[in-house]
Amino acid sequence: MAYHRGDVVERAVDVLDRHGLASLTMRRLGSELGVQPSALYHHFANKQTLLAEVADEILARGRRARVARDWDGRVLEVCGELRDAMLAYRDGADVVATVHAFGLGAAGPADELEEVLSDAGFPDDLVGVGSRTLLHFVFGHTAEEQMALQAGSDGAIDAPPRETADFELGLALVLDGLRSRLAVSR
Amino acid sequence: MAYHRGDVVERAVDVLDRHGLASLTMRRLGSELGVQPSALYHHFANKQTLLAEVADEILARGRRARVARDWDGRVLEVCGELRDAMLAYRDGADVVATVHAFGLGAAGPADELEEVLSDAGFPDDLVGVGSRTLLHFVFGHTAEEQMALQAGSDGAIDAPPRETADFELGLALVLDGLRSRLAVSR
DNA sequence: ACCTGAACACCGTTCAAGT
DNA sequence: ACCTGAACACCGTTCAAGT
Repeated sequence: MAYHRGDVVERAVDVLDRHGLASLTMRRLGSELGVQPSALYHHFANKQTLLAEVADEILARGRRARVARDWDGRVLEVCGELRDAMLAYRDGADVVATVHAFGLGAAGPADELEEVLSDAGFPDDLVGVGSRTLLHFVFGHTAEEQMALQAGSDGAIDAPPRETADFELGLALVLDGLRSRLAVSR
Repeated sequence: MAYHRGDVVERAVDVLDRHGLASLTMRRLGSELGVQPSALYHHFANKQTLLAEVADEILARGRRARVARDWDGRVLEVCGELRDAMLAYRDGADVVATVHAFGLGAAGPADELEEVLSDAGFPDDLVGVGSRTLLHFVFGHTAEEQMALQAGSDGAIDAPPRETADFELGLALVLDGLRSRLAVSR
């Protein structure tokens, strides 16, 4: 056998997508790799650390090029990429949001949003509040969306347009608020 | 002995506040009541149902009078009450947000926000998106805030003003977005 | 370096049986 | 109606020992 960290993370993403977060246990992952559960602790200090790398792997696989040049277009790109990346794997929103909440990883989107708002000329306090408000919306909306998607797994296969319109409207709401603050602050 | 549903929920809130969500197990709650864990299943179908009532109890205890007459003042009151109610118990945000996400209870704030926005004259789609966006913010912000609060449980005892200012600013952002949409829609 | 085997200290839930 | 006792099918994690 002789697995490396990366092999284990890849298999964990696979188990997550096929069987869901509740089934992604150290014992299950071990048996899926043909290995004792205790062997996983040679690669990872604990389950949290493993999950953090699973979240980062999901985000890395969803990465795409930036094309927008204005700050609000950039925000839309970052948030849209984040949503799509999480929706691409079963329970993806749950995993990424939880890992981010515990501060163990999944920090890419937060950092990028702060950078975009900072470059746009927002004062420091609005950069923080703005990026966190955007993230709370994306995590909350996407988790709810994915829950509904997985509950009624009949009919529709891919992205339901109703939810996408909702996502863009909610995002536009926060962006409106940010825009009006930017106008005032200069 | 001879406990009723209400007694069990009260004790569960107590255990939650004193030892945290991770320690609120059926076995622990049973032993706290001087009863076998299996006895709890005479009062509740499962742990989820119990947790849903714990969330509702936390919200009920935080309820307070409404005084604002304009819709945005009302939104501020509902969101502020929700935040304070969750912050009043250890891991309160986690419990309430999770129960709400699973659709098992904690529906009060969502219903009230929809009512407020509807009465304010928002079109139906904006009522839905608006109330969900507000809720995602309040849940996300408060969970993050409570996490930080419990991590560094040195020094400050009650409500840190920095986080409250952040909360109000983030809320104001979404409210700005809603206001500009209301102006357009009539 | 990577893994086994066995153990420790737990979970939620079910169910026949008791009072 | 309310509870006991015992069991079932699990968890994450540790640690000495093997190769």
